[in-house]
Amino acid sequence: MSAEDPTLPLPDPAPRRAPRGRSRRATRTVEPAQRLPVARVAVDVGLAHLDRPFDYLVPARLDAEAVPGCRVRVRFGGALVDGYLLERVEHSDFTGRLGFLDRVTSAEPVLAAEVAELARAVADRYAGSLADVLRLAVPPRHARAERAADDPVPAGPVPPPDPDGWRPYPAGAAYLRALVDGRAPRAVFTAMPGDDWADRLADALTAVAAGGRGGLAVVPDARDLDRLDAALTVRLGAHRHVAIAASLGPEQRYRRFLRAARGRVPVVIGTRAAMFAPVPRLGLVAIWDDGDDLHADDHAPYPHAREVLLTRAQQAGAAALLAGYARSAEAQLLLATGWAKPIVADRAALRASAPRVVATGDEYQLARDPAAAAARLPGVAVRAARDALAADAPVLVQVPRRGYLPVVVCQRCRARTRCPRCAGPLAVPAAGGFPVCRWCGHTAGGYRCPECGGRELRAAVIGARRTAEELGRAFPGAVVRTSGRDGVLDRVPAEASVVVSTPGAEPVADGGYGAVLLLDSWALLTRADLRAAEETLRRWLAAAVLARPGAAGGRVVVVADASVPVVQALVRFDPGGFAERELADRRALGFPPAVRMASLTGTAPAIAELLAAATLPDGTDELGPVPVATPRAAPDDPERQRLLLRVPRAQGPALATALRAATAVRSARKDADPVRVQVDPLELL
DNA sequence: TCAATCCGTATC
DNA sequence: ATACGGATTGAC
Repeated sequence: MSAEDPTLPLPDPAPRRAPRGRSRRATRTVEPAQRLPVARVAVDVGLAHLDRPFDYLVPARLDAEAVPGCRVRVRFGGALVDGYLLERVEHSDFTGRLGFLDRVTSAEPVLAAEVAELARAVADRYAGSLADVLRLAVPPRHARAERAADDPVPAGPVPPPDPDGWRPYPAGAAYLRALVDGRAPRAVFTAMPGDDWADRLADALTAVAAGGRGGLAVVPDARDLDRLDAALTVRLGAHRHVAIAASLGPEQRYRRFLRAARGRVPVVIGTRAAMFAPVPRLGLVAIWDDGDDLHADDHAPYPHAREVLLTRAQQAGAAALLAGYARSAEAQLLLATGWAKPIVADRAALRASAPRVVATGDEYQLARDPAAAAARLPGVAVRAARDALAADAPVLVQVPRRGYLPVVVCQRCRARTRCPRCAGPLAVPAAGGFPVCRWCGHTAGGYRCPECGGRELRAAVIGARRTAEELGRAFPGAVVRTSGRDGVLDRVPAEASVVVSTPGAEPVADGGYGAVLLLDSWALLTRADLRAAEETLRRWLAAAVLARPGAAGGRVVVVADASVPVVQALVRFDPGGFAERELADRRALGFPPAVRMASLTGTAPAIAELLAAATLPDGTDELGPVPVATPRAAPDDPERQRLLLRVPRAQGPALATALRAATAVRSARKDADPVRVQVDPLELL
């Protein structure tokens, strides 16, 4: 085709300029806004090397709508892309020629300055891009929700909460007072058995609202959210808080997000979808059960709600509350560094409310009670359950879900195997042979158990199949209910019944359970996860706290070896002591959170290329790469590998910066072969 | 010597 | 993605 082709409607003598002609003309006729004519825009493109603001001119006609935090559309490179207007400024440092904003999608300021700053920090910490984080932070726009009228806003001040529920916790009342007074206390709160956590969290949120500030709380799942919602409604009524969850439809989700963004409610609660929610005059961030892995987002860059909220507290000068019946190693680290203070029940109150916990070996009543044997219930457990049923109290039976990964344990003492080189877990290849480290690939020939010196290894038993019918036969005449994946029960009445539940689905019993049985502990304890012990105690405690006090007959029976530290922690009801020990162990072994880790997943050449482009901090430990199992590997798919990087905590930011820079180099070069970068990967197999 | 085309790179 | 600039190539 030639330019002289008469069929082409291109009379322009300079065809090279034709594509620019429209904006060129616009430049001449469109006037920039008089005041603050430059808009700094975060464009929604996923490329790492474009992860910075770009400057545009605001046309005078868009002056009023182009407010900081609004959604805009701009010409970027060839295409029109979405973006957020970060700020309006007088001058641009850009030496080239500025383009104009194409349009303001909506004048609604959906990206508060506080949230933009938070999102930037989270992107930096996780070696991800701002655009990726903003996709998590701001829900998709829904025009109808934007037009809809706001719900009523109740007038008048919020009265401070009744501190009575905090009486067992010596530091509790002072914490609430500090929240009312506008201070920023930071605490790790360990709730005691029998206490209702939702009431305590609602107290704290009410306190901060009473002081004229906003509060934000994140819980693991929808059921927890309902409980917190109910506790808040009792204290604040129905219109001073919103609950945000990803499971809401797009319209409801955006509507509630807008209520928060418009400053109509002082309190926002939600699942992790709410961790970036805008809260006016943020005074408190709270998280319930931070050890639950539902708090880790599954979209890049995979931020964890605890880390996001702590960053937020730091940046906003807000109070922080990490609450749980258990205590994570990360929470313990905050106490160890003095960043947060503990709020725990005094020993007397704890003794009065805790059930009696006994550990029992897995010897069964074989001859006398075949039904109990079929259900693999030890005699102690059967007696505790029958006593409870006789007292017309419900019995809770916690059984692990099936499907945990098999790991290799010592045949003699059942201790988990540890790689002699990097202390990672060992696995036996499907083809057989020597065990191989799942982290660094080291082949551990001639393995000796570090606990007992044993040389024989065995694959650990995976969550045994157990059915409600089996338990039903063991307790003839009792009603047997189940609560789990399909069909979660919320509450059960105070009457004789057996409730079989998987971890996380335990119903609350009116008046408490007479007995709680924790079965198949090996399936939990031998999980191929360095957090297996912490996770086990977290799940056991979640069930055990639902039992009646020991003085009222409450019994917890855990089928496990009483000499194992995690079992002792349960028997003594001592999550704090366990967390201290766990953190010490992780320091000794070089595990998170004592160190910072990052995983790189991709093909071997892509990983090598990323590493070559990265200037890693001095002393970075490289573990691997090792092949990683892909769930559905196509036949022509190149094998994926995983490399772990380990640095001291202080080098964490430097590691993230280095990985981000290396990703930027790769994305600028258009290296298609992707490498997934995950900082603090949850699964360290 | 000029213009059409290719390739690498920046994208306000 | 796509538009631009500089390098490259090929025809006169």
